[in-house]
Amino acid sequence: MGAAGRPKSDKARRAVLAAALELVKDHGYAALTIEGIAARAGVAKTTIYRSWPSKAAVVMDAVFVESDPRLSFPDTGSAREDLRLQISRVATLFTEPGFGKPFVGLLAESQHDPALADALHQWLITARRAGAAEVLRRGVERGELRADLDTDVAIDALYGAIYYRLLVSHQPLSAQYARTVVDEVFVGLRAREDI
Amino acid sequence: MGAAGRPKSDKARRAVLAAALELVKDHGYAALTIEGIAARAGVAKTTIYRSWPSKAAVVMDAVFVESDPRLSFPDTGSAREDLRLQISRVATLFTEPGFGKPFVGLLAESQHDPALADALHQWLITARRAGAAEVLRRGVERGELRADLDTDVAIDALYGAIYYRLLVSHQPLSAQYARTVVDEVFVGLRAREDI
Amino acid sequence: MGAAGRPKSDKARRAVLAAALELVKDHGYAALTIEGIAARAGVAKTTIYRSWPSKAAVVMDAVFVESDPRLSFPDTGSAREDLRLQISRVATLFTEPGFGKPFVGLLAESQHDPALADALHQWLITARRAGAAEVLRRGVERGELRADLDTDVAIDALYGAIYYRLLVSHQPLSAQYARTVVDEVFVGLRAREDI
Amino acid sequence: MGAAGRPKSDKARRAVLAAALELVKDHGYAALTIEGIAARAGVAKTTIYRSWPSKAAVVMDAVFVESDPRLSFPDTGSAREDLRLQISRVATLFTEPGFGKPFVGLLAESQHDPALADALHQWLITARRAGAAEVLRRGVERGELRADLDTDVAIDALYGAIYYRLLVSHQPLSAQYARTVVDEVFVGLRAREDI
DNA sequence: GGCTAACCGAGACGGTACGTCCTGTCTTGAG
DNA sequence: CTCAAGACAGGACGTACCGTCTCGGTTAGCC
Repeated sequence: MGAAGRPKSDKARRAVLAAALELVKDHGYAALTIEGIAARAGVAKTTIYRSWPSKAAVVMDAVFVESDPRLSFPDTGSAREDLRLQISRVATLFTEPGFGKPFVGLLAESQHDPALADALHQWLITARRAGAAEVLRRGVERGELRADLDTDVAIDALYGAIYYRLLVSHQPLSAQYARTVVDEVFVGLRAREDI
Repeated sequence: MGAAGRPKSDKARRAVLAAALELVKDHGYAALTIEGIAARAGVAKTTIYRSWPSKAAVVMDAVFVESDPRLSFPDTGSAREDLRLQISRVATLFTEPGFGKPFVGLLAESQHDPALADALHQWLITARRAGAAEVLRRGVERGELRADLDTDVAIDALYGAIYYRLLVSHQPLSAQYARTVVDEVFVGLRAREDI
Repeated sequence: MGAAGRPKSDKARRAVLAAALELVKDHGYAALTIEGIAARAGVAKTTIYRSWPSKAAVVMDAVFVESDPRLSFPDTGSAREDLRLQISRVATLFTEPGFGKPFVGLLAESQHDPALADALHQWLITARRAGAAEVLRRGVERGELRADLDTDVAIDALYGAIYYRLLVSHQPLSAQYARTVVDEVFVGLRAREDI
Repeated sequence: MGAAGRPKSDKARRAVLAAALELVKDHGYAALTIEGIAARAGVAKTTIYRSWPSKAAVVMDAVFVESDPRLSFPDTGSAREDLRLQISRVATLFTEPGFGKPFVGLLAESQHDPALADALHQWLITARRAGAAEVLRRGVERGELRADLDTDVAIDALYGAIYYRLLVSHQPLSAQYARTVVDEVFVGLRAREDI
């Protein structure tokens, strides 16, 4: 019964992903087209459409191959240090043109593409956020963090600051900035505990 | 010398802005086209190109007419309360479809359009951020906030949390959520001052 | 020397020809595609390409199986009657959708495909025309037809009328019409022999 | 109310028709594509689609500009002579590559395109055939042709012979051949009036 | 009865053209 | 001098087939 058929060519797949990344790096996400990727990769348009439903899917595939391992959470015994380390690495990753440019493009496109938004959510939230929540939970357990801490909101504030710079204020990101964010949010704004 | 000429029709201008807003509300920012706006407004494409350089400019023009007054900063004597009030209003504004949808579309497009990014920056940062900084400055002066507070980073964290929900995690926004963000960031994460 | 291998499957062959004929009948020759035939026949495209060089070859193969015996020339002793009979059968055959539709399609395609044109020519001219010429020759011998008759031109006129209706004027064909053509051409146009 | 709009460019129109004719002459009707015409004419595809519904319509437009005057019927006082003259001119026209090749392509395509078939019919039948019928009518009136002549069938036979050579047997056409057809059909096949 | 080559289905591949949509520019005529 | 109308060159879209190319799986026919 079952179907055999010629297996998908890994050469073609790699050529497409490489071409997509190069084109984003060189001309920006907005200028990316399926036709352009096909031409650059020396591949037929149909080959792309057979494997990916949109240019966003191609870029996601290309971008999220290598980034995974770099974003895991450490366990140093200090929640503040764990956050400093991981968020620094996130900020650094975002400044690398090979990642930052396509990633911002994907975030932009995901605003009108629910499927893409879901895929990014899966990758960003389900995977990363669970790690962050775990770090905070350990901190609370150790008595390092407030017992009544609202974990979700804390994560929003910490990562929100990074994404705010990336997407809204477009100010430069750096590992140093990431560390400052962690420290400021860690300590809070108020002058004395009784306020 | 010669004749007076016909002045730009304000009727046409208003028709364009109204059509643009309706189309964004009905079909989303991504589906917006200059041709569509022109057709809906009963106006020639030329008329739009004569007054705005891009569809983003039309939408900005349409969206930022009314929002100004709603986002000013109060001065209640408490920085925490001032922030709660203003950030709540921001969160509420973002949930209104007549503002939130086009605004998110503009933020998305601004990722590839530096001119639009500048225009949004002008509006979002220069104007709003100065108000937030003033609130924090007053809080420090009053001894309500830490003297060594990094104002910029604090603002990134507070507003970042809101934008993070809007653009990245796509979780629902509300005035209540905004207030929680202010309170959590105000107090900080740590359990005791000596950490 | 070497091994035997598996012979071509006659089941596949018949499935292809049947599928092609059905598709032409149902959707017309123009809508016929190799992919469509393969799908309908439950056969791989490769199987078709292995046996036929083009969709025209498939259709020719399918159409010219059964038509042969119906188009032979009788020998009644009267050239006029022989022609009436055979041309009537031709006209009738052309009106049958199972033959007429694919045949017209082949004639159309043969206008740009010399190989197909040759194949059709082989079938139509070499085979049929020889029979018609023989009928006319017998008629001349018997003194029934003019001794100085231009056989080729006579055949062109007789069959031309049929093909003209089929391909150019698209008026309906019938056995009755065929008989009228034979009679009119037989007698000629002129009122009296001395013109 | 009324629309003004930019008028269609006659330059573009002429460029398209000229390009189409050249391409048919050089590479044949089958190889003709809208994209090819657009490229050759230095025109956008949309410009072609705006004015013509298909490549056939372009070719018809291109081919039928000049042919009209050449195909009118003379009135010499002799039906045989009138037919000889006009059918000779038809045969000659068909041999000119600038007309014959595109015309055969159109006839081929009209077999699957009813709209095109109608348009050709309009041009070929309604216009030309009326002229032929008139010639025959005059011949009958003068006593030159049989009173009981079936005009339609006679026309089918005369022109059918020409089209048969053009489309089916692909034998060469010439003015001489056309004249022979007229003469043979005029006299008929039979040896003596009493058959 | 086991080998083995040819044939089969499936379907991915590099291509070409399709007809559509939208872009931003231009050219009219009416007001 | 501005407007609605709409034609223009251009570029990308996603689709349909083309004819070629691997793939396993399946049959014959010969040892």
